[in-house]
Amino acid sequence: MRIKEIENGLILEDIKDFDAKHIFECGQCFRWTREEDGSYTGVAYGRVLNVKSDNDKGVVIIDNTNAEDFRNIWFDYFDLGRDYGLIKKELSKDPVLEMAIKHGEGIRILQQEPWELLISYIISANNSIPMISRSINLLSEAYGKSIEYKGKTYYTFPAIEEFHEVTLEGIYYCRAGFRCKYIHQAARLVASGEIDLDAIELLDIDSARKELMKVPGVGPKVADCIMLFSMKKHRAYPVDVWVKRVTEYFYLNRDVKMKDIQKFAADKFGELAGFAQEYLFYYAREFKINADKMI
DNA sequence: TTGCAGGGGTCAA
DNA sequence: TTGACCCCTGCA
Repeated sequence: MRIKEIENGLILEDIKDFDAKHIFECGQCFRWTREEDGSYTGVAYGRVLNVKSDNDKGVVIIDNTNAEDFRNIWFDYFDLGRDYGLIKKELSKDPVLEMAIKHGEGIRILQQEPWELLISYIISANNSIPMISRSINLLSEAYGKSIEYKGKTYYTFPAIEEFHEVTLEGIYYCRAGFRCKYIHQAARLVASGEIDLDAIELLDIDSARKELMKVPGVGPKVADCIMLFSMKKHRAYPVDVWVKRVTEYFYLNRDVKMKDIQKFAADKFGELAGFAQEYLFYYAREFKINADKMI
C-alpha cells in the first residue's frame, strides 16, 4: 500500500481487500451513508470522513483527513495492518465460505469505539437497521458536537462526559422505545466506573462477555458485537437471526440453539470465527438466505 | 384507510 | 422456555 497526500485528503494506492460497500454495508456500523457517487460519508472518532474505493484499480480515496490522523486513527480503524488475503485463503477451504467471500471479498472489520458501540448495539435489539441509525443520529444531534462538511452538518456520537447526566426523558428523544431505559442505565454504569470498557477490552473473551452482560440490555449477541467490532476480539461470533439462518441452512440443516451455533463456529472457524461471521452475514442478507423460514 | 405482523434480542416470570 | 416489548414500516 502506498499513501499519497492530496488536498484535504489521501489516496491509498495498491490496496487490497478493501471495498467501501462491503465494509460499510456488512452490518458492523450504523453511521456511514452512501452518496450518489458511490462514496460513503460517516462520523467516527469525532471526525467526518468520506471514503471511496475503486476496486479494479486497487485505490481508495479518503477525503477530509491528513497523514497524521491516518497514522493515529484510520490505519487501525480500517484494520489496514491485517492481511485479509490470508484470512480469506484459510476460510475458503470451506466451500460455503468460499462462496460467501466471493460476494463480500472487500470486507474489513472496523475498529470502532467501545462506548459508541455499547449504546448502538443496545439500540439494535429487536430493531430494524434504519430505526437503529435514526436513534443513534438523534442522540448525536441532541448531545454530540456538530461538524460542518461540504455544506452539511454532522454530529459526533456524544462522549460519556456529554451524556451521563442526560435524563431518561432526554433519552426518549431518540425514540428507541423500551431500550431507552437500558441506554440510561448503561451511561450511568460507564460514567461511575462500575463498567470499565478499557479494562474489559483487556480481558479474555469469556470474561469480557460476562462483564458486558452486566449492562442492562446487553445479552450474548450484543456483547459479541461490541467485542468483535470495537475490542479486537476476533473469535467472537455474534449470532443474530441472519447468522442463525445461514448456519442452519448451509451447515446444520435443522433448528438449533444459539449455544450450538456458537460451539459450531468455535470448532469450525476458531481464531477466525468473527471474520467468517461477517462474510456469512453479508451473504445471508444480500441473498436473503432462509428468510422465509420461521425462526 | 385501517390493522397487523415483524424487526441486528433481552428481560422477567 | 416463553411472551412482551417501543416504535415504525411494509403490506394486505
